[in-house]
Amino acid sequence: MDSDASLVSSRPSSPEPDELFLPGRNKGGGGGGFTGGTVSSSTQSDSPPELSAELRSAMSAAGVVVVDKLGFKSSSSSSSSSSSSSSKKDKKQMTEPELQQLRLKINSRERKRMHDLNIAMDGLREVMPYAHGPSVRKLSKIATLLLARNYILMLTNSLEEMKRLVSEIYGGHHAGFHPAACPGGMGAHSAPLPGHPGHPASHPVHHPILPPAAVSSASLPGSGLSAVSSIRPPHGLLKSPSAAAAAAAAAAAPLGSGFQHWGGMPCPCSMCQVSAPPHHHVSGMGAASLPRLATDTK
DNA sequence: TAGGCCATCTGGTCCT
DNA sequence: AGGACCAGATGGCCTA
Repeated sequence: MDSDASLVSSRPSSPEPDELFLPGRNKGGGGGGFTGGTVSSSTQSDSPPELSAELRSAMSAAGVVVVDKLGFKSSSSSSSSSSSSSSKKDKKQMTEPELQQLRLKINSRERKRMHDLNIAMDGLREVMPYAHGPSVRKLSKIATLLLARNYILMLTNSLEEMKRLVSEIYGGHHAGFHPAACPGGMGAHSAPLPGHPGHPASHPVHHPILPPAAVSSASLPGSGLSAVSSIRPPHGLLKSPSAAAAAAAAAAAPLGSGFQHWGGMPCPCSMCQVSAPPHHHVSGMGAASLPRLATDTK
């Protein structure tokens, strides 16, 4: 909650347009095929490059790595202009350099947008329970999203389980159990989440670690994920066996050893027996306190 | 070499 | 009108 949003919005690394075109741009990202923005974009191979030397120099001055063609479709699109918006009419009237400047501006915005999106994705990866390490390939975007989703589901189930246990421990005299030691206000809403499958009244003891098959499948219509894969990302989405093992392990036991206390039984450990803001379990799942998974090949 | 993943470009659409 | 968002296309890099 802390950083992501602000991180994204105020991210200093949000590349300035100038930087964006600098060759040495650190891509960091795995693939990062973009080596220096030269982007020999054959995408626009439609039209031959006809940048004037003047334009090139202007673009270079703007920090732009002048690519062969950027003029291209400005003409084609304008000529096609089936949906002739006013802006397009304006574009018709724009000179080629102006069009190119506009195109560069739009491209820059799009790059920045995607860059911010990737930053957010990295932030998500950071808090995901899988082995982070130099030798462990980071999760792909799709794997990150799937794992995050399942992780949230599992945490939700765990929370429900915990609340149920707490209510059992404290007897029926106060179903609402709302200890002062519950900073997170976890007891604030004693009722289960709306529509949550883990309703205390109906749900059997579902192991928070094991795939909550019925739960997840019931609550995730159309997910297309099997019971197991509802917890872990499909192996096919993992980039390497090590990453797959790490992520699978993370998904299977994302909470570390401590979380195994939750096999549906009261936890005997001192931490849990203290009237116990279970909160420490939950909050302890953050990336910071998450134990590096055993597979942390470091 | 094929397939997966990614970054980028681009045009279209929607929103403010 | 300008910006954000989205999806398609394309090419590069990496791994099995």
